[in-house]
Amino acid sequence: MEGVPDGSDSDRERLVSSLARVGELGREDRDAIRNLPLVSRDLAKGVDLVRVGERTSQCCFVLDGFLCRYRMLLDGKRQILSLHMPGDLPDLECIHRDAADFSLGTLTPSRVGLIPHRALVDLISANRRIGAVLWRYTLIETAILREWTIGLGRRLAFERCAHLLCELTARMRQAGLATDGSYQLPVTQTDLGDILGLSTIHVNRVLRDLRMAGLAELRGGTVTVLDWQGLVDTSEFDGTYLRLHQPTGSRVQVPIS
Amino acid sequence: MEGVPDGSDSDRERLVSSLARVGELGREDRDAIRNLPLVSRDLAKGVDLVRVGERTSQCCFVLDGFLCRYRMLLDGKRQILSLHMPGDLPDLECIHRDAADFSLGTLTPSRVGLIPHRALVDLISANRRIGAVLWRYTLIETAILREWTIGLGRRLAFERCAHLLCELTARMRQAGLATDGSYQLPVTQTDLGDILGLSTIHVNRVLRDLRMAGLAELRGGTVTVLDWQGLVDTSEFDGTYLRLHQPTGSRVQVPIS
DNA sequence: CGGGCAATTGATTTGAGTCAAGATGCGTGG
DNA sequence: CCACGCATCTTGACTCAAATCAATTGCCCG
Repeated sequence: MEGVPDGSDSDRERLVSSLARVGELGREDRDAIRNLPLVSRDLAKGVDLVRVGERTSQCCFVLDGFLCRYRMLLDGKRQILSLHMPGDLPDLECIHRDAADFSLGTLTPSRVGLIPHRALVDLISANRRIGAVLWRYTLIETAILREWTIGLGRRLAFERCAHLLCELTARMRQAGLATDGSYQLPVTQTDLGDILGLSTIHVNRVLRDLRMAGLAELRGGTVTVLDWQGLVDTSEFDGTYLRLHQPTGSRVQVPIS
Repeated sequence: MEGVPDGSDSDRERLVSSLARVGELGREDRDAIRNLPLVSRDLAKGVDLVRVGERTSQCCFVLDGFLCRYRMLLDGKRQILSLHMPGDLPDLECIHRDAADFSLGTLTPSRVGLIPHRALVDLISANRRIGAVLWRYTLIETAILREWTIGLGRRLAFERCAHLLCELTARMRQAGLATDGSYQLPVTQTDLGDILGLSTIHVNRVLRDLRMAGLAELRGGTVTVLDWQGLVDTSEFDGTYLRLHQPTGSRVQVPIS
């Protein structure tokens, strides 16, 4: 996790493959993406990249670590609005904004690549297909947010937490960060509470219950899925929302083992 | 609310002005929007235009009435994910989807204009500015969803309900459907519960409390804002999220009286 | 006039928050 | 190498916001 002044080729390649997951890209499209200016930067835990009300001039591409969008209320309560892992573009939509209505910060030490808005806007103008892919990217994020909203409104803590674990497992596998049902998720129970709309203490109990039920385990920053089908059933998880298009020949769900 | 076989000129004009609220449009842009094929249709209350998993071939533009996106859970619980009033494009993002991850239905008798996806996709390809405006449109909807998410996760029922009333008041005024602090909102308390993640009974009590507190009143399908500043204060409402751009010379908030 | 949906109110239950107190682990500095 | 301090995790006891259960009222419409 050393500082690299400007993005390496492998960083650019990850951006290409992240976007290729969202829509079909031709050779020229890939090259155009590879040519985007990208400066990599190391960030400590708890650092904000965007703050409510601010205007930014560059977008961030996650290379390592976990970030989240969030909002604080006046009484100190925090609601996390999205969770971002390597391969994500957490503030893409800021190219269309005067002032952010959320903050974006790191939950763990992270490495990000920064891309100037200008370069993205130009690329979108020049390349209709990439424009559509980026639009779709923002729509997938909205679909994820919708699932969180449904959970917060209508699911019990246990199911809600199971659903989040399903989603994260599917996303981590998609991103190539989990090959079996086990992966790193080095966030605190307080962070999880702020995602799930629960108190830290209740998150702790729910995680214990999930472990007792033999569904999943989160210990020392590692998630272990013990019973994928059980998790899916208790949370009514259907991973379709994580993709807008089925790439030819692939099936919807991301099954385990 | 009579059936009109194909959209009248005034219907098209409303589409133009809805989109003009999102971003700057030139004369040719407006004309291109006016030339979109638009068929108007009357719908009864409780009719679905889109159902989870379905693929649609046209987008809907609300001309009259209220619609919502929602999802049902297996145990019969419903979460409403957005509320749409005349001037809204509730399923615009479906042009990018194989299968909807939400249903879209009417909450009241409604009139909508239907526009084929094909026509929209062609328009977006042909006109970059309109493409950007439509993308932005979807981002504003996401910003609204984020506010709902924050409320569901971290606000008490009373504040959450006050926040919704602030938002709806601002949106209705923006849409020209409320000139003072009073407007039609002919939805049931059960619908409100499914928006706010509350039981019908609790919605009833919260509305009573808002009335007792002298903040707002909802009776017979009419909202009356009694104390705008009070509502804003109790719900920490900041209407910035309802616009991505400040049209030159306009101020953020939508004040009352 | 009666049926049905929506709104209302009271009594009771419950899921989750809050308060309080340890336990566990870990990085830093002496 | 150990001790201290801090953050995180864990568990138990109690409280509270909101759900559920039960009943009543009001209202629109055929």
